[in-house]
Amino acid sequence: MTELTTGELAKKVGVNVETIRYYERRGLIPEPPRRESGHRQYSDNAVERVLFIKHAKELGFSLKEILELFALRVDPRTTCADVKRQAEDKLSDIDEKLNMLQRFKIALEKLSSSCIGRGPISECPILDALQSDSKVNIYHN
Amino acid sequence: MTELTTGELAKKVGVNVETIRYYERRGLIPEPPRRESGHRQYSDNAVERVLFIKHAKELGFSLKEILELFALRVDPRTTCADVKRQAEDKLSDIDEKLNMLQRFKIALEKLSSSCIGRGPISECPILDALQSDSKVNIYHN
DNA sequence: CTTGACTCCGTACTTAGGTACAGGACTTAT
DNA sequence: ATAAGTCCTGTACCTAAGTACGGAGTCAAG
Repeated sequence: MTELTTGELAKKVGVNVETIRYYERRGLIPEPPRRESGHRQYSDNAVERVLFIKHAKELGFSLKEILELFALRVDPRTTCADVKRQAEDKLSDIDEKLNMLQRFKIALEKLSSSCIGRGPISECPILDALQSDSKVNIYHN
Repeated sequence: MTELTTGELAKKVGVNVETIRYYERRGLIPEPPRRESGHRQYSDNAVERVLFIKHAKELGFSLKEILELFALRVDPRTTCADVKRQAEDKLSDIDEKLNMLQRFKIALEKLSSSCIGRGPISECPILDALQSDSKVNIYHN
C-alpha cells in the first residue's frame, strides 16, 4: 500500500497528470485523501482504476459508459435483479465487440496469408476478407 | 448493385449524411462517380465500407487507424512482406483487445453471479472482479 | 535554507470526430 | 410544372476528452 502523488500515479499508468484531475472531476476516480498541504495521496488501487479506464477506452467505451460500469454496485434504489440486468446489458455489448473483433481478426489473417504472389488486386482487401466467401489475392513480389 | 444517393447510404448504415462527406474528405471512402448534376452515386459496397468504419470505431480504432487498415494492400512501394508485417501488427492490437474484452467479460459474469445476498460491499465490484482472486459479494435483496 | 521540481486550482485552449447551416441546384411525386 | 424533399459546396459550430497555463504554495536534496 504505497502512497502515490498525482504525478506518480499518472506516470505509473502512463497518462497525463491533468487527465487524473479530469477523471476526478468527472467522477471516474474518487477524491483521494489529502495531506495537510492539500496534495492528493493515492493508494495502489487507484492505479488499477485508472488502468481500467485506460483499457476500457481503448476498447471503445466512452467515459460515460465506464462510469456506468463502475456504478454496477449496490445502491439503495436498485435491487440485485437490477444489477444483474445491467451487467447483462454490458455483457451483450461486450459479446458484440468480441464477435466483431473476432471477425476482424480472421479477416486480417486471411489477408496476411493470401499474400502469396500475382493475382487480381482487390480494391479493398480487408473488406473482401470480411466477406468470407470472396477471394482476396494480393499481387506482389 | 443498386445505386444509392448519399442520403440513402447514410440511412442504410445509420449515420449522418454529413458524416459520409466527412469520411470522403478524410479519404476513408473513395470519391464515388457522380451524375451529370454532381450528385454522388454509391454502389452497394460503399455500405460495407461505411459499416466497417462504424464497427471499427466502436472497437476503439481511430479514423487514422482505420485508414491504415484500408491501406493494407498492394502499393508499388511496399513488398508483400511489408503488408504481412503490418497486418501482423494490427493482429496483435486486436489480440490485445480480445484479451482485455475477455477479461472484462469474465469480470462482469463474476459480478453478476456473485449478487446472491448479504455480504461485504465492495467499493468497486468490477475492479475486484478483474482481480480474479478477490471475492466480490454484492449485498442485496 | 534555498532552489528546482512538483502540486494546487481555475480557466482557457486543443484535437478528433463529427454536425449544422446557408444559399443554391436537382429530383420526384402529384 | 410546381412544391417538397434532396443534394451540392464551403464554412462555422459542437461535444468529448483531454492538455496547457498562470500564479501561488509545497517538498526534498544538496
